[in-house]
Amino acid sequence: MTKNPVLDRSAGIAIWRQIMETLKAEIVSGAFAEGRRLPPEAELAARFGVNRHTVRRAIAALTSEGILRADQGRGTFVASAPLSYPIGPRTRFSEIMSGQDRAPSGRLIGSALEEADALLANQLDVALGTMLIRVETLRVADSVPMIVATSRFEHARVPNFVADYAESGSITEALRLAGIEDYRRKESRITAEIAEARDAQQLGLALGQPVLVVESLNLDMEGRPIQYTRARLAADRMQLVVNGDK
Amino acid sequence: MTKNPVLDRSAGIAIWRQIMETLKAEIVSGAFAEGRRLPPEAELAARFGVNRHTVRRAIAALTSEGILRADQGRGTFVASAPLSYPIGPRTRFSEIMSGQDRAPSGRLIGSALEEADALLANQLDVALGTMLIRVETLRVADSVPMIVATSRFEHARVPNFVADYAESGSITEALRLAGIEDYRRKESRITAEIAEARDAQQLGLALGQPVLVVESLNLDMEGRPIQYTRARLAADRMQLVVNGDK
DNA sequence: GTAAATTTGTTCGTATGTATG
DNA sequence: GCATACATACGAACAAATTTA
Repeated sequence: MTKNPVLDRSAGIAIWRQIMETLKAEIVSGAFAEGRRLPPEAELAARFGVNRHTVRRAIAALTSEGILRADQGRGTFVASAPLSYPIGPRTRFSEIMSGQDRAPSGRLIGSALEEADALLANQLDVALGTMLIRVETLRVADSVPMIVATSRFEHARVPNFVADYAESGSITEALRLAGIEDYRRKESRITAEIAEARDAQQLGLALGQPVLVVESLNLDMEGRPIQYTRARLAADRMQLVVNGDK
Repeated sequence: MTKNPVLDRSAGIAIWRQIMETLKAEIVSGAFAEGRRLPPEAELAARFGVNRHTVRRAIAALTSEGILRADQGRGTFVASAPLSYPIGPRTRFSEIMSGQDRAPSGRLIGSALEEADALLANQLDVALGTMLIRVETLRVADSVPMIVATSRFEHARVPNFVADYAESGSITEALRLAGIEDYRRKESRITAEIAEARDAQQLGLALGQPVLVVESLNLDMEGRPIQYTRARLAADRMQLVVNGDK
């Protein structure tokens, strides 16, 4: 019989959500094929050692995500196919990292002026509250959304960035128009998170799916930070490849 | 001012936990260096738009994880260095991933013999059905579980691998005993997934949390594949860092 | 050196959400 | 649907330790 994952009652995560995640994991992993019936609520309640109300709430959440479908009197069924994991297009590491946009390809989906908070001031080496330009871009390959990226620049150094970028579609070109001839990346940091609602929508991901998060910092030729980028990659359709020969 | 990461009040995840994750991410990303003071509770409460109690609970959780330390009257400080695992040309990725275990530190949590399926046969360049040794290891840093890794070797080349590894705690040493003096990594592929139940348990992760998945292939000095590893990293407490020095 | 301002620690109470039966 | 128990979140204090003026 299935070993119940420990349900923690004071972990700050509601029990119904812990059950929801467990069921979702089992569906995605293929334990329940598409169209198959889920065990009855009473059985699930017994398995998890909780009240039937609680299981119902987990099922309701999965239903509203389109993963399950409940039919009156018949049962609850798996509506969506388990997500496949194609060995994605071999992405050039440098292109993603944010040296990106050597050639026009990114789509501008938003921009704004904002003040530097502690994190950004630290990364860009500017005073707290310095005006920054925030640029949101979406990267698509073969009409499939792949990457959502948020880049930030010191406003004073690239005052016309948004207009220049919108016209050229290239960060490199927009920086050149601001007098920054070239730049190099200092480092990239890679981690993973659950996609935020907005990113999930942009990337066409189901809620609760993970994204690779790549944070990178670019320096101008004098070694001063010029661009800080936080990119979110649809993890189910992409792999980062690090070659061993360098 | 900082734009609050959206705090979802009906997601089944307590607000204090969402704040905890946000703070942890900022610490790991290096916004707060080791030993530096965190903003006062009142300021954080204002930033997140919550009561001071709520922030305190998030801080308490991070304190109990050993990430923060609070001194009455002085402030709250970052106790542990942000965990980051550097990879790149200079630093040997293999030390982390599974070429890993230069020094004894990995714990053997399981091993088995199995036949090569299509994927493994392809990676290791052996015939379908060739006998392989599968080794499951757990890697811990400061008593915090960090990495679960599954490595596979062609059985014929390392017949006593499990015993040798169990004794030395070092993959490198176990390979040497099999006559493989040295090896190098060919490449590493990085993606992200939702942790499987067993991995989540091993890593002490809540259900539904993401893991970084790193697949790497090591070659012996003649360029033949010797080891294929699939490592799962607790994404909330680790970052891969790729340096940019060309 | 003392007083004031800061910052964490603690204790009430109240309201709402979650889970059970 | 309802009653109960517990966890979560907010608000207003006040206490204790430390830093600053």
